Amino acid sequence: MLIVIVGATGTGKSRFSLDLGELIRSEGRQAEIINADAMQLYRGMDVGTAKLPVSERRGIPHHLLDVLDPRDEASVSKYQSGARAAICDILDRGAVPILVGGSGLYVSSVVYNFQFPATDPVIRARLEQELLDRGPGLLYRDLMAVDADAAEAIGPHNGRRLVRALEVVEITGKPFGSGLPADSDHWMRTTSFGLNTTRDRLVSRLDDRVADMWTHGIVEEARALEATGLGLTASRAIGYSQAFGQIRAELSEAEAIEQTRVLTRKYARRQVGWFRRYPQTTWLDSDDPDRVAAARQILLDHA
RNA sequence: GGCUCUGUAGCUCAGUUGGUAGAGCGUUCGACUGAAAAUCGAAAGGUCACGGGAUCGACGCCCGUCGGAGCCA
Repeated sequence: MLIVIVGATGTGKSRFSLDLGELIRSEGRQAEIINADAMQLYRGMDVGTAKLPVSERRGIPHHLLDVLDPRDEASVSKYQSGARAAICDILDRGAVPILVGGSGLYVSSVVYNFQFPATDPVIRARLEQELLDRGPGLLYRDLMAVDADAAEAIGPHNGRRLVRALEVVEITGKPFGSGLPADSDHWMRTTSFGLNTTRDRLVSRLDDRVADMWTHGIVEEARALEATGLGLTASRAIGYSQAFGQIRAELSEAEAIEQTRVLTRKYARRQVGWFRRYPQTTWLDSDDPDRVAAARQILLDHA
């Protein structure tokens, strides 16, 4: 069985996963953690992603951290197969896999039977150029002609998703589909936990966390990343993008911090929204001291 | 003390010759299938500082009060 821990950034997923891992170990089995956080895949992006240092992992093996060079583009599809391989491996060793992360699409890609159609760099590049030249409205019309459901679901302004839908239709010759499947089948038996707090508590925690990123050296880390170069995905990471602005003197430190706070709050909201629809998830309060005991009971019931 | 400018949504501000208000950001909600810390949609917020006056009718004009900013003494 797979254990999944989700929740917005700053709700204490990492700590909770370690607590749960120790609990499992104390009962005679080994637990291993699989990261489901897109930005924590990147090497050298530590303070801005709140990546757990090895010294704080309490001896619990972690997978899929630091597996990408910041110059590489992340890919959900590759992540999906990598994470699933790691999970199967852990189960083969008789250990308990715990998938922990805040990237909704990444978690869903592993937990549910998502099947990603292929991508084609040539077609993609052509469509992206068309988006620049002709604007999203005309791509929307194109998509309307070949896949009205998808066009309607995506809308005439969302250039990025219009490009992908057109790409998929062109590659597969089949409709892209109008959205996530309503009845998503689980990939394997799963027990999932979500961590929650009130918005007020979360916001103040996130504000503090962003301030800590600056005192703990995100700017220095960003400078090092810039020296080696980095790709589109990594360069847009919240906090790093603002640190780059500060390095280039486009933002003052106070502005960089404030902008990062705003983006972090928005991001956290999207995460809450994404995970809110997960069915059969047990929601635990981040600050509840008994949350590990509560989780243990659920796991026993599901065993 | 005198002169000038100013007070409109949580914030920064628009508001054409008077016909009871808009934007951006924030907030809340939603979508999301190979970049997802991405990309996009929707909604809720305002006795237009306060009091009076002229007008059929005032955020807009006149008078006063209170609060900001600047300049001159």
